[in-house]
Amino acid sequence: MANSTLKIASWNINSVRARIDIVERFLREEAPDILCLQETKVVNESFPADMFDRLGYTHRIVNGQRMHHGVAILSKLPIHEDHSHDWQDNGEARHIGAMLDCGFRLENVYIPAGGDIPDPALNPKFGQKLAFLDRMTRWSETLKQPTLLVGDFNIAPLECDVWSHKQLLDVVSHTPIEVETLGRLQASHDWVDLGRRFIPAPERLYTWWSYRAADWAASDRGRRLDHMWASPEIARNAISHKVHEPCRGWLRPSDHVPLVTEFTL
DNA sequence: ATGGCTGGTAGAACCAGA
Repeated sequence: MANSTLKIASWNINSVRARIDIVERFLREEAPDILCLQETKVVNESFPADMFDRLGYTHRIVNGQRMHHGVAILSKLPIHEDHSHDWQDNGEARHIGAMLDCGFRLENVYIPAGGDIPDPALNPKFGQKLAFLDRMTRWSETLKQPTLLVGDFNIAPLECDVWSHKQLLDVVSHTPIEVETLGRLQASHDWVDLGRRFIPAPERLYTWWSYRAADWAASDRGRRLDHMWASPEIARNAISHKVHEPCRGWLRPSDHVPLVTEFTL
């Protein structure tokens, strides 16, 4: 259909059940056509579907597990051919993908955080994070369909993606090895970083603030961990992109905020 | 002052997040 638009949101919600009320508020205020969630922390049988049904998000695919991780796509529009990759090869629920009627694929991913120590020899989780990215790169370099890749990447690649480049160089999420590994993934499909397409470096842009700050907004020690990457042919159709920073200040917030991109079709 | 908190699950002097 000519001149129609498609609005897609992505949010690491840190438990969809604990935050069902602010998810509803976000959907009512922003009204995306599709919402991708990460860290749903719920098994599929217990996914809180009622609110999404009430608001018209009647199409959904969920890939959850007990306690941790978990991803979901909630949609007002039909979604098809759902599938999940296990890029860590350990059974964790960190990806779900779908085909949209407009002709492109939507891939929703929760890349591992990687633990505390940025050394695979001392910290297996860090090695698993790098291996996850390498497997994604193998997948990405053979991609043929136009694709939108969204989610919590758990890496802040640019200096202006963190509150202090110098102080975070040895902190997992901003180490040179992670940035290089993520760079290979980005190069493997010429992925367009929509965040930086619309808010170019060196402007400050964060999507996550620690719960531990006494005043997250005053200290503003944020990181840009969440991303939306588009195939070049899809990126050309992106007309707006927002990071919903005020959501960090809502009652009982997630430590991440939602990203929203609007496309013309 | 980058863990100062948070959620899930158990019922913990826990685990994981990033």
